[in-house]
Amino acid sequence: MAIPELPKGTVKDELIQPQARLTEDNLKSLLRSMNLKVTRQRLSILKILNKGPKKHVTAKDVFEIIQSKHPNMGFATVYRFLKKTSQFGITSEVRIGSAPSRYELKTKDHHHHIVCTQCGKIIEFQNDLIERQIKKISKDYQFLIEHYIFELYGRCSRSMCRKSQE
Amino acid sequence: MAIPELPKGTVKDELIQPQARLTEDNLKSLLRSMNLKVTRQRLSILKILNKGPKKHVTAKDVFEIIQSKHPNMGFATVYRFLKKTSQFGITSEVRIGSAPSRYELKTKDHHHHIVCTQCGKIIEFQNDLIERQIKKISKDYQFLIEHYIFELYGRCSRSMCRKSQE
DNA sequence: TGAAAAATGAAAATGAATGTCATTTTTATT
DNA sequence: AATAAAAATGACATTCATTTTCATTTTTCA
Repeated sequence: MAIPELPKGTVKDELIQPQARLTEDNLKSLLRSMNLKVTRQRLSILKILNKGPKKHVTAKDVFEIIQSKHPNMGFATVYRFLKKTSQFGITSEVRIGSAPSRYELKTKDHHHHIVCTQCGKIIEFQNDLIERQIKKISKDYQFLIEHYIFELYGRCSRSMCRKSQE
Repeated sequence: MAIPELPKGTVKDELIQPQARLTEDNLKSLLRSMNLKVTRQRLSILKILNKGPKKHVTAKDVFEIIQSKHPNMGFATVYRFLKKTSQFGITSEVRIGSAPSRYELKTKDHHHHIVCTQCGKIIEFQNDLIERQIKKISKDYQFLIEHYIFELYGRCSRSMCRKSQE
């Protein structure tokens, strides 16, 4: 199996807030902790992630929201930066079917996603048991776990999503 | 969001083998159970999924392997058919990062990976508790789980992998 | 303030995946 | 086996998210 691309660094824990309501200063600290320069563009993107209209946004979403404020921001900037945030672990990237990647700020309460492969609906959930199990696995295999992915894919209960299923 | 077109049926459970070592007749039955015609091309693709060199293959992988035998197979055929297999549930489609979709024949044993971010070592493990928890989540949220990703990333116990830990 | 490094915007390039359609193959039925 | 209808294929075009390139601008810090 090919080794998936790994994040180049990680972010200090205290910068990841439970409620994703960060101040401008918090956002700047976040950028500095990633060794990235503080720019208007990056702050705008972080603000949208932090308290934008949707929780899971695509690069296009972000780009369109920003158009009003910064009409000449390039979309490559959005793509570039969103990718960086996920490499540094401050966002999670969620991919559904062949739809574009969606990003969300990571919060301290670690949650996971169930994604409906038919209609794209996303449900977030938490599960302490799994959290505890990961601690155990970490001990058993002597791994210092830095991050993990736990995503479930399936069909939600809507009947249109269950068609063709006997 | 556009709803993907749904497959007309699903595949009988007994055709999904624990060891993914199916005979040519098994493969033909698989195709018939999907209401698809038996063609040279599809059999070739299934054979690669069944006992090809890699467990998780991309459409491109399949296409390249087949080149030697069927130099003028079109790659659209590969894409079309792989997508069908995952719609019918005989393969799982796995997407990691921004890499192309990978397909693997579904088997009955499910395992996970722990990846060392320093040396790349991969450990496979199974965990019944997590398996059971997934069943519970499936019930709680009324999702028919088709597949899931559970991957842990961290540092393995080797001292060289623990260095440079701030 | 100024120089070096980093980031940006614009546009082109890439690449996976899908759509189209004329031709070929499969399969059910004589 | 021959045949006709339906399905599948191959070649090619197209789409569209994402990445790359590169000249210009911005940030940072001495």
